Amino acid sequence: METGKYRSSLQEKLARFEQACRKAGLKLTHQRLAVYRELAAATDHPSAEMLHCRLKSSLPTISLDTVYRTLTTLEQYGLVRKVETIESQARYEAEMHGHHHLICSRCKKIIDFHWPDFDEIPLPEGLGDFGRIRNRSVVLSGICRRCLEKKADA
Amino acid sequence: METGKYRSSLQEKLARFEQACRKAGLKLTHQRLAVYRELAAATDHPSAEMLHCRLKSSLPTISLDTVYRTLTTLEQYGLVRKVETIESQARYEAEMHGHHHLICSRCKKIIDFHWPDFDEIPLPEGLGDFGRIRNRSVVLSGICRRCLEKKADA
DNA sequence: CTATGTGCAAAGCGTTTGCGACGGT
DNA sequence: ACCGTCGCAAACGCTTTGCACATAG
Repeated sequence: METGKYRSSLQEKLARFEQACRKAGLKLTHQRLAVYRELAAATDHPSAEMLHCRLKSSLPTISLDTVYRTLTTLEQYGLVRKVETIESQARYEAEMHGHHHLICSRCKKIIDFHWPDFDEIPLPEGLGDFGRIRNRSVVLSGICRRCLEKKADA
Repeated sequence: METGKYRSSLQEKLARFEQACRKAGLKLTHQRLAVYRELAAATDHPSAEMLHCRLKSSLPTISLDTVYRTLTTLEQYGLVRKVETIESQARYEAEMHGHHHLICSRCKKIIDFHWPDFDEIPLPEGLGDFGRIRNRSVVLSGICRRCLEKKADA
């Protein structure tokens, strides 16, 4: 997944993050920054546990609870997004722009993709009665190449 | 939500269900039939607990575990579908044809809708590299009218 | 009759919370 | 110095599992 183009740079994200925290009155703790940086740098939609695991090497005292709490907090402030999944473990991402997800039903890998053609088509009529629609996202599911190959082994 | 048209009749579904069970070597127990019938009759994507609650009146001895187990089994055989949600509680549906979901982020109500224009547009290029794509579904989220009105109270 | 499915109770897992200590601002 | 945040451990809610009994085929 290339940087640039759609994804903004890590520096930009961090800068925006710091600004947003200040504006929201959230303290800029080492832990929060670390959690955010790790998530912003990741492209694999890590879970709280995955993030905690990665963070321990650079910040050995950070606790899993803090990661949970931080993610929950950041999500409330719209700085981070929970990915729609039917898994028991929630998965997160720092990319907030409109994009969609392709999930391998076997290994649960999540791939981001953009789909401008979809973003443009109007919603079906009649949905306006529902109320206010905020977000539209596509979830594709299937089996990734790697898993298809593994299946051959079995 | 009208019966007919898109949704097939309850009888049809039940008939197909019995056939599928037989083919799969699944025993047709009262409980399984009841769980399936209740789910097929529902339009609100109930959770396991909701289903259990409704079933108790007609089948007072059925246990919550059985509902869980049945739903898991049926899902494995493709007779029932788990709805993509970020909630902690899984939600189910018996409708297996292509349709999409609109979720109220406040009250968690799920609305089905059809969107032929979407179903027709081709997937973005480059996704073919992923592997095999089985399912494409749209998840819209927003706030339903009822919740918007309630907000006025607060 | 035999293999599967059920009910019960207890464990499992991801996540949240209460509390005292710590550290930004 | 103060309030927000952290780490720890214990609680929580949804779901799964082990075991003995019941039941469909």
